[in-house]
Amino acid sequence: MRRGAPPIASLARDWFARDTTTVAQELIGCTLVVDSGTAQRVVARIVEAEAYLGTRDPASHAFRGPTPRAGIMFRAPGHLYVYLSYGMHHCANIVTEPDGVAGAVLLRAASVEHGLDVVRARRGATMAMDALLRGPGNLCRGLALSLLDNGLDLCAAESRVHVEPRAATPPLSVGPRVGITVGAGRRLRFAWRAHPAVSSPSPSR
DNA sequence: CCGCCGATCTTT
DNA sequence: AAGATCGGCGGG
Repeated sequence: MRRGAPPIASLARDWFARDTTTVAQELIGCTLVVDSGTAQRVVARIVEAEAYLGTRDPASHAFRGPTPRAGIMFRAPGHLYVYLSYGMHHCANIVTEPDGVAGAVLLRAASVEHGLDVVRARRGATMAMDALLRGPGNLCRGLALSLLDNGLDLCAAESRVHVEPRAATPPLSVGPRVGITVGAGRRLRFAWRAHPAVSSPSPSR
């Protein structure tokens, strides 16, 4: 952690050990803090997320049980589940529900609050600020999250990734999840209403 | 603005 | 063979 950095008021494990849909909604507006080695810290506001409901959700990686890849979704809440998408992009989830019950929230977009220079170095110096962490693959690239971070405990003090609670409840929009064929129809995508960093298509209500 | 397509590799 | 993606390209 960076010297002189403010203390982290991380969300407790019990906060994540709840209904996945609830956690997904309440993560909107929360703050993601990612430390990367040489005194580099990025702080970003979560503006879009999706709920994946484990064994009762055919779109979830946990639908077929605790496979090697998705097994972490069955274990302790408050951990990071990172996987490789389409062979080239990383996607980051936060594990939810009590230990033994599968669930996770996919982080789909965030808005940079601090560390803009660091994120631009990873994503491109000329990229529009609102696009830097827009989309799950772009979010991981901008925050330097990779398979190396799979299994990180967000509730542990020594972790390089933390989530801090939101100060106020932002206006929400809801819509169907993006990029899936099975299990579509369910409205498990949540976003900060009209926030410019939310990915397209824009969720409706 | 929209739709299509290829890249690239893990999982099924 | 499909997939919790992305950026580029061509057409309207």
